[in-house]
Amino acid sequence: MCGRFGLYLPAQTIASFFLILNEPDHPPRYNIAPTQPVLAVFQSPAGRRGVPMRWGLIPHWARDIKIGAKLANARSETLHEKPSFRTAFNRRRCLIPADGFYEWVAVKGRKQPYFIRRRDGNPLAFAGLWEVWVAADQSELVSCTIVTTAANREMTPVHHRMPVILEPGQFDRWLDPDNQNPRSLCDLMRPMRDGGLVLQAVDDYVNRTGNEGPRCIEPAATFPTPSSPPEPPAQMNLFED
DNA sequence: CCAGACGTTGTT
DNA sequence: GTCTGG
DNA sequence: CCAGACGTTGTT
DNA sequence: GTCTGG
Repeated sequence: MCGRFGLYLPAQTIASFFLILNEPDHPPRYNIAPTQPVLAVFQSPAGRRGVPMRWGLIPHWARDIKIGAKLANARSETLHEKPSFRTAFNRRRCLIPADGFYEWVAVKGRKQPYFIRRRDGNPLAFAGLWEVWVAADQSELVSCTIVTTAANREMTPVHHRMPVILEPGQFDRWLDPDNQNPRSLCDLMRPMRDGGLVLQAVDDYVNRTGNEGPRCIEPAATFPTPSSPPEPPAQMNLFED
């Protein structure tokens, strides 16, 4: 899954990789958590735009904002049927740029964080959905969620789920609001190709959401990066995925 | 009909 | 808003 | 995702 | 143990 990530490359780099019209200024972030603002890219009539959105999708019918904290991720397998996601899946798809994301692996009573990046150094493009929510005072809040799928080869040692990561050649198909072909969209909901990611054990400074800065991705002193799958999960879920 | 849920993750 | 459960 | 709180009263 | 906040 994806419950924490970083985005620290400069706005110009992000704008050119995602081919967005504007160059939305964003502070370098190494420790983005659910409920915080993220940069989302969506297709406007004039072209792709990058805008800040609250991470954790708040359905338009929600009574209050709290539900968003639980909807930071959306399973790709059921997007089309879940009341919380299906309207956004039809018309409001987006990309969420990231330099890398974190996963925690429980080892001997503690949790070891890993930072996961593209091997080629490019930003990651998470598949996402977005929604507008109107609060009681009529103010509008735009929020988004990150779509998940099964783990690829590199991710399997640390977790059985991962975010859907799209390639530039797939951006248009995912973002086009007029694309309502479920087959065309579902074909994109695949684990990233094997070999495209690298993992690095990092300092547990990142655990605390209030901690920020490059120290979050500082390699851990005592834990090597797993070159091959270090150990399979103790329990395998035999019923899903 | 109305009331209540609407989600993912991990863990046991 | 829309579906499910009662 | 992890960390941290987890309560009521009255008063400003 | 479970929920909230970030």
